[in-house]
Amino acid sequence: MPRSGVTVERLALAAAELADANGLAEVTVSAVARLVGVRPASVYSHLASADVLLDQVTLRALVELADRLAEQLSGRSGRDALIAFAEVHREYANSHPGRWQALQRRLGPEAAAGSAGPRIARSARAIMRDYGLTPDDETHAVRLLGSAVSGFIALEGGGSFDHSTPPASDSWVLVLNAVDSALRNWPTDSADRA
Amino acid sequence: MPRSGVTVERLALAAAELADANGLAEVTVSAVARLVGVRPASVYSHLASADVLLDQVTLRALVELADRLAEQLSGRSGRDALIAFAEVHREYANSHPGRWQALQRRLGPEAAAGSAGPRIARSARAIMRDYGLTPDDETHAVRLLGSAVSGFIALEGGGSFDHSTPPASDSWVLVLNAVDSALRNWPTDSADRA
DNA sequence: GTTATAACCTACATGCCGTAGGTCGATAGG
DNA sequence: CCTATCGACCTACGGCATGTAGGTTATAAC
Repeated sequence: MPRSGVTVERLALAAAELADANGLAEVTVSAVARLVGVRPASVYSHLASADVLLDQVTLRALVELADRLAEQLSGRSGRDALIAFAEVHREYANSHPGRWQALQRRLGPEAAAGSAGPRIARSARAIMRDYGLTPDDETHAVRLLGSAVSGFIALEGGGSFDHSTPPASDSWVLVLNAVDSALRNWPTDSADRA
Repeated sequence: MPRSGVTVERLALAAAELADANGLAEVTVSAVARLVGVRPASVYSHLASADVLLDQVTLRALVELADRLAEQLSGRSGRDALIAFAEVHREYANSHPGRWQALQRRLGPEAAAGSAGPRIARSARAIMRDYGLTPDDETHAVRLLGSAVSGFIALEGGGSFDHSTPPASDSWVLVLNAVDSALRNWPTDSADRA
């Protein structure tokens, strides 16, 4: 059935590369069509809308991130695993800025459910097993780690650290140590949590 | 000279309200012109471009945030100040989602320098004085706090916490406690920081 | 070969940004 | 009071993006 071989796969890949090269805002149906060598209208034979095109970038990024996490976390535990988790995120954001931007998009419920997002969440939760927390505290801990990591990456990428003196990477190390330390000394007494 | 009373001020306010009501993506020159009762072309008598219009929203948000911080931080210190800093951010993000989105935009160097951003940075740094850190460590601490707060708010607003059981607000308390605890037990020995 | 399907096309409606150039009201100086 | 100026506002337009309608053609199945 195909005539020139344009597939959703190729469109999504072109969109992801365009995003990394020029920023997510430049990912348009027109630009992707140009890149693939097809008229904009033809793209709609494969994708319902421009929004779905961006969703494809997000979904790809989720899979890539989940894969890298699975690879780097295998065989690591505790603090090593925590640091690997964070490094994978930061490295991915720096080497694929457009895809990282796409990860900040909100997916619809159906798309989110079928995505690699839950796989990432499971990776994060697995790290917490070594810290000996209750199930609820594991959730809190995942949220703490996620907040610190994604917040740091967002601020660093936004240039917030560019005009103060210690290099951002120094702070990165300290932030991760602080999170690890918080998990090792997690408050068990309810009075400590007030 | 004015004929119907459109000013940069009114345009910026309309843009900010549109952002909070419909999201930052709906803030266009056309929409703001409609809201103010003027043709799109007339907006360009007051603002150079659509980008500058969005900058106005960002600048307004920075001022509002800096004002709220100054108000809530006065008279507080240590842990109280840290929690107030975080609460002001979270409350602002929840009550003004479009303005909060605008805060994630990157301003040009000239606009950034003249903004209320440095005022916010000074507020954050002032909190750290009570923790007895070196100047460099104060910077690291500001970055830790900023990462945790902005990361948590981003994930919460993005719905990342919607499908796990403990309420996000519970995690919020624990995250802030973890940051406070990290600052109180800040590593002074260089060996602890490896 | 004939036929169905789907990939691709042209053409177009709509909506945004931004520019060019004209109109008209408010104000200042004579 | 009268006029010149300035700038706020306008209409008209070009460019580019999204998305739809409807036609054409390559491929695959029979």
